[in-house]
Amino acid sequence: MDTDMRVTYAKDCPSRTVVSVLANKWALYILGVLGRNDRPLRFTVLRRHIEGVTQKSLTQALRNLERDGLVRRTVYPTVPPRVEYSLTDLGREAGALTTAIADWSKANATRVLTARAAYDGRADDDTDGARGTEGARHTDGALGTDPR
Amino acid sequence: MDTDMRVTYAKDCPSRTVVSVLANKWALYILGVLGRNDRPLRFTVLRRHIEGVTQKSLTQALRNLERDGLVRRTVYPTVPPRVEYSLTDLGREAGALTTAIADWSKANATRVLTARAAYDGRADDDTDGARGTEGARHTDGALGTDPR
DNA sequence: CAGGATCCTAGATGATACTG
DNA sequence: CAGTATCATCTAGGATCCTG
Repeated sequence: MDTDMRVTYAKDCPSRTVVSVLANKWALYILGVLGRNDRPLRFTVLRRHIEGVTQKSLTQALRNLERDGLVRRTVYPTVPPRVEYSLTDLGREAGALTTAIADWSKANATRVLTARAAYDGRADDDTDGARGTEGARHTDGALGTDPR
Repeated sequence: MDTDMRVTYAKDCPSRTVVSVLANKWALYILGVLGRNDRPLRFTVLRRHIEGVTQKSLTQALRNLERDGLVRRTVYPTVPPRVEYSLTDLGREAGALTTAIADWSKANATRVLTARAAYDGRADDDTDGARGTEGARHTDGALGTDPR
C-alpha cells in the first residue's frame, strides 16, 4: 500500500546514468546497426546506414558508447586512416535490447501512427479554429526533405 | 557484399518516428513505472516515482505517449481533479521493452561506470594538462543537488 | 490536484571549414 | 578517411507564477 510513496527511479540511481546513454536516438541506431552485422564497420559505412546523422553527432555518440564500454574502436595506422567500430560484449547485450525496440517500432509503426492521427483529429475538433496542435509536435518525425 | 551500401535506418522509415518517442528519458521512465504497477497512477504519484522530473516535462511526455496510443489518460470530473494514467495494450508491449532496458541498466551500471572511469583515466593521461575531458560529459549523471 | 502559460538558458544539433 | 574545431541555431527542459 505504499507503492504510491516509493520512488521507482531515484535521481542518484546508477541505472539512470546508463539509461540516459541508451535514451538517445543515435546511440540506439548505432547499437542496432552494429548488432545486426556482427562484423566491424567503418565510420563511413556506419554513417551511411544511419541516414540523416551528421558526422559530428555520429562521432559524439560513438565516443560516448566507447567511453561506456559498449563499443570498441579500432584504429589502423594506415594512410588513409581506417577506423572500425564493433560491439563489446556489453554492447552486444545492450544492442539486443535496443534492437528489440527498433524492431518493435518498425512492426508497430502503423498502430502508433494511427493512434496519433486519431488524437490529432480529436484535437483539431475541439481546438476549433484556434489551432496549435498540428504536425510539428515531435522533432524527428518522418518528413519529406531529402537526405541531402 | 552490399551490406556496406545498404541503409539500415532510412530517414523516412516509420520506425524512426516511433523510436524517437521511445528514445526519451522521461518516456522510458513513465512506461517503466506504469508497467511495474499495473494499476493506474495519478499524476502526482507518477511524478514522485520519477525523481527530478518537472511537471512540465512530465506533462509533455505523458501527452506524447497518450497521443501515440501508449498511455491512457482518464479524467474524473471531481473537485479537486483526479487524473489517472495507465498503459494501453500497445503501451504494455512497449513498456516491456523499455523496462528491460531499465533493468539491464540497473544490473550493469557498475560495468558501464567502471568502463567509463577507465576511459576517463586514460583520457586524463594523454590530455596531459590541457584538459577538457572531465566529468561533465553527459547531462543526466547522478549529481548531488537535492530534489527540491 | 493537475496542469496551462511564460520566460530563459544550457546543452544538443547543424553547417562549414580545416587536417593528420 | 576519419575525424577536430568553430560558429550559429534551436529547442528541450528547468524555474516560476497562475487557475479550474
